[in-house]
Amino acid sequence: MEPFRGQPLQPENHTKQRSADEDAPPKQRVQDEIRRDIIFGALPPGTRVTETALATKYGISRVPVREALRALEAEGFVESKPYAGSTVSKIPVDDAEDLFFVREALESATARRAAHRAAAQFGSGAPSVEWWQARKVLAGVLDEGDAAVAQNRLELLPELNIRFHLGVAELSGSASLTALLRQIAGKIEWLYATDVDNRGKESWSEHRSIIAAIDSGNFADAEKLMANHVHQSKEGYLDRFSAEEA
Amino acid sequence: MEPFRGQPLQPENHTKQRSADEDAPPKQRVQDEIRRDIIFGALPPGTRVTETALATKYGISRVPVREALRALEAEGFVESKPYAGSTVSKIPVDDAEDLFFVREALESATARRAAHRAAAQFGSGAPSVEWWQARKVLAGVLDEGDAAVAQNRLELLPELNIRFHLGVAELSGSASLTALLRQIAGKIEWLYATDVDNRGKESWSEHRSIIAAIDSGNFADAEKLMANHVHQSKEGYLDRFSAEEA
DNA sequence: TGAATGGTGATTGAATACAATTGCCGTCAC
DNA sequence: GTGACGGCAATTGTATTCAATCACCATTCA
Repeated sequence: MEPFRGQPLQPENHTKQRSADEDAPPKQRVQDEIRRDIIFGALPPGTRVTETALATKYGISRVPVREALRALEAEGFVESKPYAGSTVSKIPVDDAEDLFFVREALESATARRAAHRAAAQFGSGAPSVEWWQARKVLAGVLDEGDAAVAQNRLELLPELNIRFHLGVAELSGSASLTALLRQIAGKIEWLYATDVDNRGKESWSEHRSIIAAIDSGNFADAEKLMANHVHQSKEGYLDRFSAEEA
Repeated sequence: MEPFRGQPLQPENHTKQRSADEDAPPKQRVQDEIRRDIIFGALPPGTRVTETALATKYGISRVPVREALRALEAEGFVESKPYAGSTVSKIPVDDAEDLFFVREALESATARRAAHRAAAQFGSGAPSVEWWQARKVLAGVLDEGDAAVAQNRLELLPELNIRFHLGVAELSGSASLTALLRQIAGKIEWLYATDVDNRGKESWSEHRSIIAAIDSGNFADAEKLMANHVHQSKEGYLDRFSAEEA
């Protein structure tokens, strides 16, 4: 359910943000690790993943491994058959177009709502605590991403990208939209990781303008900018993929 | 992951379609049972569900119960905190509007795609086996639903409704859309169950025209009809809910 | 009197042990 | 030579047991 541990509400410990989370619960640890391996290609699609192998690899029992695999199955990263084991899912290039379509619809609505909510926050006296916290986290993500771009560490962008978009969802205040976006966030990151060298920098630069529109309560612009942002990602990905075919 | 057992590919055994699935794997059994209890109100939101209680209730061990709870958590029916247990989620009336919004976007695209695919099936010689099977299942669902309406057994409609819409998704041939729709299908059914007495009959009658548009390959109509269908559901639900408030 | 603190029961998290199912491989009959 | 049948190994599904954590409540001290 929760793709990313770390404390999004306490932005003070930015240093060890993503260094394997030594002390996290075993189940969460293996789940994150396996997902990471899948997203970044260490576990190619079709790979057979057995519980015992993972259990011995991480030095834990099979039970937490099972739960991790089940969670990953719900996220769409692995597929399981009863008594037959689990395999890494086929990378969703075939229905990437669908994924982007849904994402465009989801995120446009999210951005619009976030802008509305931002206007309401500032309109009626002081902003709520939760809104302010979410906004603060988002600011941190933006800074981190800019730093990553400046240092040319593009491998950090996939996760930051997800955190940005989930942050906007938080800002929208809609639990439903956040949950749905979180559902497809994993696969988005999967696609993004294969395309980050191509459009990563340009894509990231668009984020600030989206936030600016949201902050100013300009919901029409926010919706439009977000739609365009996702649309560009889609085009870029599809172009790259069809080019790769040839 | 798979909310509905039963053999959707073998429409011959319609009789015991949903009579608790005696011989199903325990995990699946409790998962379906708990979800059902939540949807139909036997387990009201906020209810605390402990693993031991469920284990003794169903006469099995805690492990399958755990997995069932985790799966239901992924579906959004229960919420869990580490070492603190699980509780039934608040019924998503607050973000019902979001849910319907996303659903409208998803299902419009699904219907459009299904119509496109139907035209392609008939255009190029014989339809594929899988398409034909999916279409056949859908026909069965439509008949079952009509029978349920005729016999005034409206309690059967929530599940049939989900099976109809998932059937259309299957017809669209997009695994991505199907998976996403399946994700929100549970909550949709949850809402639907509270509104079935109000709009169940009328809603069901609209299904045939949608299928007709899909069959004839009229993708514009299919999309429009589906969008309208979902929109009507939304309006009906929101009206009823706001009326209930007063 | 109020708040901090320690203990205790309940509940989940994880590990180990056992049962059930599957797929494969060798063998054998035809 | 080819097909089917039977046994075996590998793997998952389930049960049982133990450890870690948390919430609640009584107690105690300022």
